[in-house]
Amino acid sequence: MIVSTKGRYALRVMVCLAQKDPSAYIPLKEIAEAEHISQKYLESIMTTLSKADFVDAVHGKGGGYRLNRTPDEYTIGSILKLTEGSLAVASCSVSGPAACSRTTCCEAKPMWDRLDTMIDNFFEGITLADLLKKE
Amino acid sequence: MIVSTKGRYALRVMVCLAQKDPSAYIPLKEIAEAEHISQKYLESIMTTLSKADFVDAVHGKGGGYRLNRTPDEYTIGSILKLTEGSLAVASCSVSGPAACSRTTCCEAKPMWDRLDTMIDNFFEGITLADLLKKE
DNA sequence: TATATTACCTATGACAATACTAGGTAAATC
DNA sequence: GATTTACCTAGTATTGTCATAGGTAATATA
Repeated sequence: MIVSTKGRYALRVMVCLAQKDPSAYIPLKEIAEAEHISQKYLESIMTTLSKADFVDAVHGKGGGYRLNRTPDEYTIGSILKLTEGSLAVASCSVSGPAACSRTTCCEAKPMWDRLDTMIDNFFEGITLADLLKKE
Repeated sequence: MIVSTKGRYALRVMVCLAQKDPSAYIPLKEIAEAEHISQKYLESIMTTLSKADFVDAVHGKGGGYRLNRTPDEYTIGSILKLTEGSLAVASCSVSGPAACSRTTCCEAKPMWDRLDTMIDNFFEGITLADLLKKE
């Protein structure tokens, strides 16, 4: 499973906001209820989105969240990478301490790299606006 | 991370066996040492491969494992599906008890399905023989 | 100013999956 | 019958996911 609930919830929230009046602030409570997502859990996701400046957040009564840009300016890839951290299919592709020690001699490495590129292109080629247009 | 060590180890073992004399039986110990994989952990993987008739297994002295078919007759997809169970990217695509309850109304569902198909085609389009040819 | 409403912050816990480890049994060869 | 191998069952440490709990800070309205 490459994409956990965190990423999928984030996606759903963004879709939800994209369907609302772009100037209105929607409180977290309303989003959570509409999407049947735990309110507390959603908080942490919204904070991530807010800190990365994917949404505007306003405190207090009448506050909430709203999109920053038009739906076609958000790629699915950008949302998932933000919330998931990485979309690498196998740890073979990851760099850093978790990196595989056999990258240089591994016969499968080029395959993993090709797949990662393919998936990245896939997600970067779809925007929030595309999801709304579907069906 | 869609592919765990189990699947990647299985792949490496199959590549390893594909490079050997196809008629020779290679003991688990030798494979584990060559691939730097825990012998005991590899046991469970080899049992999976053996039960699914991906490899021949012979007990006793002179025994071990060997491939059943030529390397071009194993797709990477078949090996990974066997050891990983599923290659679904998001649980949205999974059926059964873990299935998402919102599949019918979810705006992202068609996207997940397209990606799953793309990844399946990718892995089914590559064989062990292809990996050996590389570089 | 007081109160309600909202976002934000830190910490903790339940659960499941992964990645092993341990110790035995069955089959084959010499 | 001893050795070498695969096979079987069970347990365990670690990690990550998916939350929950309880408080603080900011904003609006009365």
